[in-house]
Amino acid sequence: MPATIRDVALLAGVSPSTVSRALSVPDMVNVDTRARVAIAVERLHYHPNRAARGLITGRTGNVGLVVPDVANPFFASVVKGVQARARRDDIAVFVADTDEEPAVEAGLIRALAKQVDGLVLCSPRSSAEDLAAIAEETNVVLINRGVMGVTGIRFDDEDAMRQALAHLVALGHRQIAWVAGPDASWSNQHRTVGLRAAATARDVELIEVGNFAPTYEGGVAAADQVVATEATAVVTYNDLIAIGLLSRLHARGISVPDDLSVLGVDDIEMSRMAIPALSTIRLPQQRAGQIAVETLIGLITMPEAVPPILRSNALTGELIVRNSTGPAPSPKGRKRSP
Amino acid sequence: MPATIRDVALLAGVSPSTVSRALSVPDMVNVDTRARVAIAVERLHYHPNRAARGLITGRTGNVGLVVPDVANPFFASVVKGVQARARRDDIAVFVADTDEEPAVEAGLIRALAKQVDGLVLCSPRSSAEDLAAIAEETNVVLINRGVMGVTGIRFDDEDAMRQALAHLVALGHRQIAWVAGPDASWSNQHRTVGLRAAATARDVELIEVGNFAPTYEGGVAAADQVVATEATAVVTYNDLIAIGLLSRLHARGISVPDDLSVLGVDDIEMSRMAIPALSTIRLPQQRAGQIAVETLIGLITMPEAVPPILRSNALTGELIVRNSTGPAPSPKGRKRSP
DNA sequence: TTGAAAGCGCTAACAC
DNA sequence: GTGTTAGCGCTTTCAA
Repeated sequence: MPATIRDVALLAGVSPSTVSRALSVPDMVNVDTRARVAIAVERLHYHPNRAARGLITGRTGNVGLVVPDVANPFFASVVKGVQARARRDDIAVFVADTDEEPAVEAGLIRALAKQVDGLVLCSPRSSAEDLAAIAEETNVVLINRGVMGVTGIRFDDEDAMRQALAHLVALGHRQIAWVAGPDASWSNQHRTVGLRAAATARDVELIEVGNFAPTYEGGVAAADQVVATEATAVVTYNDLIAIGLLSRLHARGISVPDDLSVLGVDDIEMSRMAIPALSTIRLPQQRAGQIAVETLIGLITMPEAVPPILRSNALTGELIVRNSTGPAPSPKGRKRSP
Repeated sequence: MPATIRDVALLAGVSPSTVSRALSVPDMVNVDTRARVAIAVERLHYHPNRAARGLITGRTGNVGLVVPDVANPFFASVVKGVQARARRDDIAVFVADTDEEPAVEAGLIRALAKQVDGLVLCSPRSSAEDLAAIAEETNVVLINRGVMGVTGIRFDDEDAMRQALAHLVALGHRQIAWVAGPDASWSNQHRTVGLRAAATARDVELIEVGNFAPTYEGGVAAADQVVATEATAVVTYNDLIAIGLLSRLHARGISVPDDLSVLGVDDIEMSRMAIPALSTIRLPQQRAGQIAVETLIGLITMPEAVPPILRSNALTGELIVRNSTGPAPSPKGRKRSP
């Protein structure tokens, strides 16, 4: 049975309220009273019951994090970032995995909302209306998703695509394929738009294939369509797709990057382990999680400090060059299997 | 401001206790009273405040999960399993990532223990004493770790190694290398012992190298030592090491499985994406998480139903054959680079 | 600087 | 079947 504040008070020979003060506003209590309390706390291994405290202060000291799939390395990194930042402020985090099912999502979020001070949401699937509604009820920070009136942390997809294209163009590529991710995905839309703009600006031919699932299997499925184009390089919606692509290309005897350059987006752990190691645009996932928590803490402690409409923050990606991108083959040099 | 039980009571024209009963023990209240309450609940979007309930029942309806690193795919799967099972019982889960630092671990666990009904611990690093002490204070289920007197879910490492060896022996291998994981790791010890026993039983020469970190880098580092042995096949502590091995072997021009067969343990997501796809012993990580929660619920609801000493449950692995294991090369057929 | 008292939202006796 | 009462562990007026 854990010690209560009364146990501590008894042992220290003071009243419960003094103990409470000694712990939360030390300045307001006499130095040696404080010391006596400290000793009692120590001896009893006392930790305040957060639920009880929350009941009265209205703050739980907890935040919730909702992700579609913790086993997806992209989200795993976000979780890590959230964790790290939350721990610094002694905040505990509820994690909910929606299993990619939007139906589950709504219910889970409601349930969580009751016991946290705020929510970090990675919800590529939920509707903007649903998200806005939740943001009415509790503090919410969205990751990688823009919804009017809701605070969000996003990646600068347009810039990422600009960097991707700059790299490939510098290598001599002029015909570049784009393997699109899920049609409904917010970031897929932004990446597609960004890539088109960059392609026009640099006068390269963009060949779009897809949409494909943002998974290894999606990449495997996309490979043959990519090969069938005239492209000498391909940019994929994410690294998982790129890795699937690599696998199928290998099976078909197409050499990367000699025959075809492959460039992913995300820089998940796995990417540097691929053969060949995958060039990619690194999106700072952990950092996004950290900033999300930071923003959330701001929202919780000073709700009025930020203007309510579109407080968005874009994190820029970073080009990581590994071995899957190389110079464009000369037209006759291309030796793809027939 | 969320609705309280009093708001519901007022609207339904009953007392708060009736509302409480209508929700938790419906049978004890009149059918139409119940209906009126239900309507009020609906209209007010009422959800009971779990913290307040917990204060009086002593149950929070939450469990905690502590893992060394959520970004490690092995633990990510465990998290997923825990999540899935907990959701079925409407249990929320706190996840804490210790960042592989045992020092952080102890503090985090204490903090969590206060606000949960029980803890699932993946703590390869913490000392048995620490774990036993925590188990004194709250309900604990350990994953992949045996500690006297503490309930645990483990994988049958010995059997896994038996299966590994059977597979390789059947392919004609007689000299097999073992890349050991961290010396202090509980499962590394068990796997090593299991493998030695199996090797003796089948009369194969076991060549041990290591210890290495259970990471991609660990595998890269181990590769050259493996190559320097006479082994025609290698079993690694886990898949991550195997994938690192694959990478370095590829760089050195050593063909897998023609020159050397590689067999991992775990079957993380990444393994089927490796080139060549990795043969491995699948350990049911999600299932372990599920069973852990199930066991924890048992511990919480009927603490006396299980004998206190060594309630261990071993999950058996399953051999997954992909492309990284093949027949042993004939002695003259081996064409490793000099 | 400290203590007494009230109450956060809820449930569990105990009456009726 | 239902209402009344008390109290879970804590913080926060309000007095002293």
